[in-house]
Amino acid sequence: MDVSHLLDSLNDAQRQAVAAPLAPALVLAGAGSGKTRVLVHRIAWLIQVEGVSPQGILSVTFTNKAAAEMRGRVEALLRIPSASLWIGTFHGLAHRLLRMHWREAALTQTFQILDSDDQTRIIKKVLKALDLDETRWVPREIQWFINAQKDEGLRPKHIKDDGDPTRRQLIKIYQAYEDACQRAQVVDFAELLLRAFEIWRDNPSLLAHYRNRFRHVLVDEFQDTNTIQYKWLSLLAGPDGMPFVVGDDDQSIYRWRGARVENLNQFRRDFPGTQLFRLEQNYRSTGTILKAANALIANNSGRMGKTLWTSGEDGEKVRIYAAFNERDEADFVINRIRDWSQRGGARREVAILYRSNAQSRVLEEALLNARIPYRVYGGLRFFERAEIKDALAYLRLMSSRTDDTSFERVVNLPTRGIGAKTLDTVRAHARANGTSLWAAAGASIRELPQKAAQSLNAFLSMIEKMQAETQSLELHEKVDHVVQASGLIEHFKKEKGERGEARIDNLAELVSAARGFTLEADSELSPLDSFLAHAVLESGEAQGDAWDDCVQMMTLHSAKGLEFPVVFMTGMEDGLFPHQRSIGELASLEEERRLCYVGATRAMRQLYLTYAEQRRLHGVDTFGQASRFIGELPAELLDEVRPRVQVSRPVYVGRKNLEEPTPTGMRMGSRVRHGKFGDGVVLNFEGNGPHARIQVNFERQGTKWLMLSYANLEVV
DNA sequence: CGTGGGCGGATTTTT
DNA sequence: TCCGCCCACG
Repeated sequence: MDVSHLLDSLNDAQRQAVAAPLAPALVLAGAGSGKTRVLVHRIAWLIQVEGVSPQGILSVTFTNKAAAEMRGRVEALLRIPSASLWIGTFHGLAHRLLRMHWREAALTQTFQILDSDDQTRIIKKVLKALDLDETRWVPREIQWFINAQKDEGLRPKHIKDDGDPTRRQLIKIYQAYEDACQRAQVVDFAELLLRAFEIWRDNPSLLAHYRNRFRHVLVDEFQDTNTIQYKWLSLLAGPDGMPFVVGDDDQSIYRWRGARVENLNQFRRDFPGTQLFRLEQNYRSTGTILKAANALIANNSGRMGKTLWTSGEDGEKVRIYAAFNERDEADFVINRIRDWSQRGGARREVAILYRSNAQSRVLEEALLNARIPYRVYGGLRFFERAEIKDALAYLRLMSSRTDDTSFERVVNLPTRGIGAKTLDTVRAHARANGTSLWAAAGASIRELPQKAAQSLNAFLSMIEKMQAETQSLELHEKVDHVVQASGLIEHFKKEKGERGEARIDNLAELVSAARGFTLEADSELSPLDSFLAHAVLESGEAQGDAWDDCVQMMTLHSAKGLEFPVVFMTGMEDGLFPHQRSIGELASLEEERRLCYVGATRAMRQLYLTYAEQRRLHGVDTFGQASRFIGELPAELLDEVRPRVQVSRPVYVGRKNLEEPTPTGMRMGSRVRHGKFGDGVVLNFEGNGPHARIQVNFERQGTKWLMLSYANLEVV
């Protein structure tokens, strides 16, 4: 068979990976080196050359977007419908398994999925039930703890408290949370993975079935896998498996949420004879950008090693701009965007990246002022909006009466006279009898005062009635009916201002989302249940006109996987990026460096790094120094735009730059040197004459107040 | 039951 | 500075 179409368009390294023998393979794929291409072609290779049946292939990604892209490209290349392949996210695939094997998973068929917001609510409820103080036991921290345990594959019974009472309490809360979820038949994101793992681990015949079926497992972004994902994969592959995994240790930026970059090495140990491929030729960026990125990442330890190169031009130098403050920084960015537009560039080709979301505001204001359209990525997504979740809660309750979270959410929304007191009775009843709130509500009617009983009864029968009335309706008609009959529309109409209108628009949008929803072919679920799962698992891109010609704004994290002709990395100051909280520990500092590497390698033609010497942060002015990452870039690749003479010049961190000291030239923001504490930046003055004190933020020692007359500072 | 003011906290994010 | 959350009041 002629397979040239699978290999012709590939470079040598890519070709070797695609056509690798059937054995475990690890592809180290640098940024912009065509890793998705390799994955897609490998799938085609397996089917067309190795004769593997499409049903035998499982391809896993992290995001729905990546899964969709993979699916699209496989279809385009193979010219067959991709429905017979299992392509999906870890969570999506785990969910699919649990739906098929809900009995083995000890679930009811109508179990529902929790998003993290729902999860917080349940935790708060559990804390209340345990009579714990929320200031001592912070729900968000508990949530973090529970998810971290699940990500590691640990159930409460597996965790040792080591005699630590705090830990013991956490474990107790975890257990109580588990019980609450099981009672309500709801499953959080981490639980999807853990339970999918457990049903395989505990059912040898089931595992054997899937091992036999999915002989070919492919994984994208392997460096982002956490422990349970890795365990799930290795269990499926088995000792004789031949997973094909693609990843880049230099782009591992999710350690903080459980990703284990060590899984790359673990993989090589667990699958002896793993073939290793390196994709180092980059098709995205100029030579200069790649050299800068390579130099930066070379400062990290323990890398698997990889150097990006391009056959293309060196291109322009990396531009560094030292702004006076954050407004100046924004102005600079805007001027450069104007230049780009004037030369015929599209706005959508420009990305402004920042470390944390809070930084976007100043930039947005400036863009607004300059009348440059922009789009901010990240933020509330469609299915996460409160009004959408309200409507979904009604639908979920119709589908699963045990879903306590949904019950609590809408039992009194819009208000229908079911107050805290009534609910307390119901909750107590539920707890005493170990039933759902729904069941408890029905059972506690007799104990309630007449008025409350009436209201509660009305609610129960409304749900029953809605279900009966919509039974034979199409999905979107169902949704429409519920939105109306629940009183939500009326309720939001009363809300003043544009806010209420926007909510009603969103509810209308939900109806059309339901209309446009297509059921997966082999789904075992009813259209409604399928839609509900879809709403949680694929909560939808932030609404926005993706195709308008907008400047793209996002955090460095969300830029991963994307590329832009022009990239601005803003806020390149120590303390901001690398973030203050990551500076102390080597491992987290190195993760910040990888994040910087990810940011830089997004740029195709022009890369700008900007920082502000003075920045208003949380309402206070701070004086920062250029990010150490700028100092790690080779000077010959940089072009310093409009260097400022009067203020600091800390561009090349670590470079000795001795000038004649000018003791009188000190002011806020000046760079100074102390005989013992080293270099720093002046933050503040206090008093005068012999009592004058000066506050200096030293690079190594942190912030200190010094007596000006003794400090013997020299201006650098 | 709904709202306004006071208070504390303020990476990064997907599912 | 600003946002979100909690509690106290109408």
